[in-house]
Amino acid sequence: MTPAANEPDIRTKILLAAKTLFAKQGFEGTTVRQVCDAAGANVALVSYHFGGKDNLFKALFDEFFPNGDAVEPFREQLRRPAEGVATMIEQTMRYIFRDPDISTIMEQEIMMRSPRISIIQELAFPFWRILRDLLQRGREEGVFRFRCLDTTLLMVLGSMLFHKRAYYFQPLFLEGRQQPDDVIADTIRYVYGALGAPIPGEAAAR
Amino acid sequence: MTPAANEPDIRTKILLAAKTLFAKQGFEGTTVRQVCDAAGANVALVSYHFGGKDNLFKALFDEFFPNGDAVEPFREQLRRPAEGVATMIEQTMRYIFRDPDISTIMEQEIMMRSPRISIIQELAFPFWRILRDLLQRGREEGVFRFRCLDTTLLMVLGSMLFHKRAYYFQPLFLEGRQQPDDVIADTIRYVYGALGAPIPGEAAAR
DNA sequence: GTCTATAACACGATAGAC
DNA sequence: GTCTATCGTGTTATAGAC
Repeated sequence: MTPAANEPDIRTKILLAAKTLFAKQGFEGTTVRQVCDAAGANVALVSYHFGGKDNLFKALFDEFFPNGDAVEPFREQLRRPAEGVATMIEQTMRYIFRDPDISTIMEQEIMMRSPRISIIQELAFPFWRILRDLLQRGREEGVFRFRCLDTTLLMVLGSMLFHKRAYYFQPLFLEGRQQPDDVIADTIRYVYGALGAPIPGEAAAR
Repeated sequence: MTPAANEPDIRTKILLAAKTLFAKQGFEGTTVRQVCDAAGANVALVSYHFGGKDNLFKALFDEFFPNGDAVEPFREQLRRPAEGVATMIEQTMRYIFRDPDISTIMEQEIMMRSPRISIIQELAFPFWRILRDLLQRGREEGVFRFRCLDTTLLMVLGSMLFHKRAYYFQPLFLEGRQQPDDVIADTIRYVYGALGAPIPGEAAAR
């Protein structure tokens, strides 16, 4: 009650603090106390509002992970493989640049083979299934060239998701920090080159 | 004393158990007790032989991570970018397929932003520096085509290292399990396509 | 809804016997 | 070198007061 101006309620504050801290330290590396301290909440409130640390994790994804109709505005481009793959790369990377924490947590949980991956698979697979089908149809239509669909799907995902490790490879870099738009453009070029396809909106039509 | 036949000594047994368990559950997700149970050793021996859990981690890499002269047999190929990048991809992936645990642990630590990454950087960077320099020289010599060296290095690494997540994406796969040699060949084709370079030992010369 | 206080347990490390 | 027993700390979860 009396929701003080724009102040989010304590439940939301806990979720936001958990998002930040899990991304920074991992789920297991973060204690309920740390989350509550950061949220300015009492330790007992995680149990009260979510029913324990594990359910807090679940609630985090229910709250912040984009649902299926995030791709609705791009329905048209996603019908044709030649544009669709570029659209998937662009929109996915834009989402990650905009709010990196959720995808960081997902990658951590995957690498840790955590018991929580099924939660993640259920939410993420609908998107990757779109990408997979675009690759497959693109090959059938002669737009893309590759031998193995599964291996290629992994490499395309690797090409676009490995940027999360930039902080680690930093000491190896020779150029300055890159702008998100440039990284996205470079990624689309890279992947389309790898698939043996012309870059959409270039050369041919202009 | 009396090193019973081919039985490794207890120190080595602890290291091997740690390698397996850290890869499966992460460093923080694995307890010293679990490691010692798996090694058939007493809990106190980690402190005695290594001086604590953190030093066990360090010892693990001193013992199992390949040192600089692992690339010595390939000195000749590594002089020319057009062959060198393929050699780096092939040898790195062969190592990972042969003994995946160490590289799994490395990727986990990187994703977790653990305080142990400096140990890993020190060991891994010499290899990635070779790859980076090959990409740079390849571009100068007109063999490779790309805009940003740093972004490209990340994408090449992503293309070859993302396979570790195959278990997670399994439910999305349409084809059966791929042979390591096929995956390596596909990766080299993919990367060379992305770099706008002809695949080494194909078309032109045959 | 929110708090304090505490239960119940697991962790890494080690002292000291053998 | 290897063991047992234990210390000190930190964890999640919750009972019960407000």
